[in-house]
Amino acid sequence: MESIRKTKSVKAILDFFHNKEEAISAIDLVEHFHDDMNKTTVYRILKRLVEIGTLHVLNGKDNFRWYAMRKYAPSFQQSETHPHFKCHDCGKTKCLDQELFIPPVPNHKILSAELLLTGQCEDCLS
Amino acid sequence: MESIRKTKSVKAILDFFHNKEEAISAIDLVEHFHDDMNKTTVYRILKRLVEIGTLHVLNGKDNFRWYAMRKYAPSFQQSETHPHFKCHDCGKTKCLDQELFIPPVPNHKILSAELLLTGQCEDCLS
DNA sequence: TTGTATACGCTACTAAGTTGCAAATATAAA
DNA sequence: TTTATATTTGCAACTTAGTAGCGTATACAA
Repeated sequence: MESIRKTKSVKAILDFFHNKEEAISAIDLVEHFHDDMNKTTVYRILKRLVEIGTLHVLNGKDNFRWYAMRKYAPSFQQSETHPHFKCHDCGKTKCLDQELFIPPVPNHKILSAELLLTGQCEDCLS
Repeated sequence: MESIRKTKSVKAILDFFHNKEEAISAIDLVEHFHDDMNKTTVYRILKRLVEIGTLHVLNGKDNFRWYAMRKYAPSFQQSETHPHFKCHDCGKTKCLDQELFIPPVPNHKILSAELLLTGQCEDCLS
């Protein structure tokens, strides 16, 4: 597992993700760091953080890429298959803790799974 | 449920989807019908066919939109939750028949689910 | 302190998907 | 069948997420 340089920009992005459960879209990050770094830099840092396993990507229904902290070490391959939940009301996308039950498919070899749930999160259920 | 006009272009696209199990990306359709209709027309017809429930959309890992025939009547809401399978080798994306088991999430109301599996399909497993 | 591989900003580019509008056509009514 | 009109189409221009090239800056190891 190669590493990346801890530049000011990398630290800023990591800090932004720190302790955040929810996923953040690349666009939102570009917007958020508009005054601090170039959008090309944001995209490149995200790409690197995914490569070294710090973040993972998911494709939202909006067809944008969303990024979130990996909760488990990258060696735990099953963490690739945890479900994501997007709330209709507040718009937040979170990574859910629970493991995903993958239904076996006859004559198919399943290598990865991505589950995107939508609905209402606990904060918006009241 | 409103209906749409059966124009030459609509018929051509429906004919192309007919009896196809696999999903087709908008780009592929634009390419395929390059000589027959404008790309704007392709996108608009796809949008209409989704609206009336003939097709459904899924977002691939490539971040493109993929379209496939609905196997069940649109009133069967559970057909929204059937899994899709994309083969690493041949690149085809298919809709799987089996229903999806959605793990209950405490304090969350789940309204829809989208599961994308990747791996090797039966044709490429040999 | 210094050398260099890595990372950065900037600008220009690519390409998926959309929009506005005038012309064409499917379909329902006469 | 003809006519009226709401729907659909083609075209061209636009929007915007994400990428590429390249010269400069900087993290980090020697």
